[in-house]
Amino acid sequence: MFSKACEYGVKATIFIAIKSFENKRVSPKEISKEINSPQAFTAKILQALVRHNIIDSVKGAYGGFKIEKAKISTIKLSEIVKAIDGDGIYKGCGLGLKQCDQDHPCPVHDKFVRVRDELNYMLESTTLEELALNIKSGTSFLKV
Amino acid sequence: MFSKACEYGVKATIFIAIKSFENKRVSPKEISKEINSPQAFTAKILQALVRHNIIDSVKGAYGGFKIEKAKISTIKLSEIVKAIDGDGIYKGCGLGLKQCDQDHPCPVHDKFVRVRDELNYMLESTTLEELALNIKSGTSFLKV
DNA sequence: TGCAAATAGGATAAAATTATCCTAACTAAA
DNA sequence: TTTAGTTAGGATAATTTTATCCTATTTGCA
Repeated sequence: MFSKACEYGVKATIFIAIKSFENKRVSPKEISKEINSPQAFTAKILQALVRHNIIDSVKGAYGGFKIEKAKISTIKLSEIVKAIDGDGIYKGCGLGLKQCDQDHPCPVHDKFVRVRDELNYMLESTTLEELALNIKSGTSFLKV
Repeated sequence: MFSKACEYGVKATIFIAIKSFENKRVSPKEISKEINSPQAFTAKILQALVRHNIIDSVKGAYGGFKIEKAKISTIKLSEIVKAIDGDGIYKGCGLGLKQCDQDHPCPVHDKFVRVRDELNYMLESTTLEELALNIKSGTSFLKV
């Protein structure tokens, strides 16, 4: 469904959010340990998230990644996914046709609408804050 | 969502079904032309579908691929997808956790349930016959 | 029986994704 | 100002997915 990069990106962002609640910055090392991901690869994904203004980075000693507290409740899951995997999962045809719409549908076009709508709703209605709070309270988990 | 191989596999199976209605066998060449896919790669996928007993192959001169007419209405879209992509799309965790269930959920586990259920319902309730008839009647399309 | 036409399948290549390594650039603190 | 610790980013490698090529095997028909 999502790429590995996207999975890591979502989990990393959640972890950064949790630490940001406590005004702490985190390193790729800490993050990859916490979400069980390859460190250097995770660092690349963090770069992309910085470029998309989803997380902030502070270079140099005592640096690290963070998210402005006030911003955490405004970030939607969809933004993170789009930043890494693009919008193909929303817009692309289920069978890979270049052109696929009501006028020229692929065989599963109509059937697929509900799946895509459900996915879209879920990604748009879920906030980073919500995900982070559930991890913090032990309701959900980032690894194993 | 689905792999390229799976997209080709679904489209190829639909085309074979249409031709099988007319008691005609088809070659990978004909198929790949009709669904706009690479021929040799498509042939590999057809082999897999044969091994999974979804389509039949007849070797030698005047051979080709076909599906028993009576079988066409019994084949579900889910069977084709499972044969090629496996059942990860049903069962796997949305964020790639090895273990992810009600007792130990990933951050999006609950949110994801409805998406997965919708996908599952769609794949289980759609038959090959239905897809083939829509192509035949010009209601949907296999390429461009 | 021999030929032509078809699928089966192994070997290989190309492309995309995932992952690692190394150095440059930056920054707070001593 | 130097140093240590940190992110940025280019280069490269490994793996997986996608795609191609070639030959073996099979089969209907002349």
